[in-house]
Amino acid sequence: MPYRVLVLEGDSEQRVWLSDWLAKEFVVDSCGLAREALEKAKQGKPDLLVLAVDVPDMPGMSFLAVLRDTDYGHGLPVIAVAPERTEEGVLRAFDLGVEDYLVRPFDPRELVARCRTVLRRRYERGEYLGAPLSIAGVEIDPGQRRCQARGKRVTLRPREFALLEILMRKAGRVLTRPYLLETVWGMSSTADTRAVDVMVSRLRKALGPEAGKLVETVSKLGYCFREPET
Amino acid sequence: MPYRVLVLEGDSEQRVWLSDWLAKEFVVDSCGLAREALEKAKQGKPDLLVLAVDVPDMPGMSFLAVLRDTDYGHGLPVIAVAPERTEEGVLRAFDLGVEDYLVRPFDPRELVARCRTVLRRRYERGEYLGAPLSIAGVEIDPGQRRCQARGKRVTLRPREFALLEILMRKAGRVLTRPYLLETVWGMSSTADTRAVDVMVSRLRKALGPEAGKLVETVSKLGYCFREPET
DNA sequence: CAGGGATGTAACCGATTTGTAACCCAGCGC
DNA sequence: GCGCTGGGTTACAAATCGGTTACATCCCTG
Repeated sequence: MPYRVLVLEGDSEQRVWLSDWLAKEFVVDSCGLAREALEKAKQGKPDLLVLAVDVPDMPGMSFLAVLRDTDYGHGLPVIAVAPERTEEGVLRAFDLGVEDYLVRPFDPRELVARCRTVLRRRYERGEYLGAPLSIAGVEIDPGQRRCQARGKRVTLRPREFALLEILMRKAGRVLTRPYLLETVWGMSSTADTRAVDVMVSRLRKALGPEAGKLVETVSKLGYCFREPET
Repeated sequence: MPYRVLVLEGDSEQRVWLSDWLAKEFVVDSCGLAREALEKAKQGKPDLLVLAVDVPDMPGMSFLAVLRDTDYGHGLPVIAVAPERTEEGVLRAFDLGVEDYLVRPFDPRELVARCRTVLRRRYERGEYLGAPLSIAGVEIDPGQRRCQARGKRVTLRPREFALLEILMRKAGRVLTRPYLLETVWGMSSTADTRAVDVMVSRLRKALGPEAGKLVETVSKLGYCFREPET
């Protein structure tokens, strides 16, 4: 399941160039304005943001500060691309939690490689698992294996919990059964893909009729934790 | 429906040789001048460009830069063929986003194989996970299985979605019924070609009267998602 | 080794999706 | 006008998909 990368870069030529390179390996969406990027970050659920610090409508670093203030931008890893290296800039960037920092001119393959690294570190070593998370009235705290739905305590069995956690961490995205099998059950699992259905059924029941609806079935594809329409 | 490959090669003997080999597997168009190639790339909507870097009227790499500047040239994958390997040339080529790089002399079957690889990677990667796409007010995000037409949410059934996605990805090009059957329904499908008509009908209905019009019937040929006037 | 919880599997059944056939209209050549 | 072809639309039936339950396992713990 390819990762989704969002590119924010004011210069359209550069934007196309970056996007083309990243598209060789990731699913890429791009835009040239900070406010578009906020919108797309919210709508598109990217896994990573590549941010040029010189964007027309807002300084890159201010943008980052704004992004960090939003709930969806909180956990989003960012790689910054700056026109030059300044002590202050680098410091500021790392302060705001960027994962990596590239200075122009750079080898595009290096960018792709760094994206790969950040994504792997973030999502494949399970490092992002563990932080408490709250979406649409459902809260989980993996550290304590606790879950609440609309304020009420819900007890989940281990597999139900792991399933819910993945669904919530990738909220809005459709996760296929094979993907869920691989991530929740582990690659060595021999379980049938129907096992996922059964577990989803149990999870829904445990969450109750209301919160259970958030776990949406996407016909012929898989499942998705979806917030209600706004 | 076979892939369409455009060959740009200055030397006419070489051009014929390349084209003949590629024609065993693809639909090939070829030309010997950069400006012809730009024209053909625009008109013919090829899926892949095989580019000899030594073209009479323009250095291959400059050509590539120009091509990347055009709207139809961004997404077009390119395989470069160079007379010799120079560090600088290779780097420059990859900078401009070529997918692959071959140095003469080479085995023509290798070229065909690489074309196949690039095309597969580019067009046949995961079925439902492509990047978001927005044309003429219709937006789809395969990763989230969402579709909007003129700002309004549209719910599509799996086949309808897959059909719309192909039509949009190849917007402006006429797709035949057999092609759609093969790509959307899958090779093993036994469905009748009329099934496509019915699905198109359902898709149009779902998109609504206005957006539905974008899916055009091309008599005796097939269907086409009309892109905005250029 | 018994008991209990967790979870995979199989079976059943209702819901959804989709192919087919039938009917209709429009365009066209005679 | 008539017959023919191509395509839109609809209704219906078949196939597929997915929810749920019951039951068999497996793995603990005691």
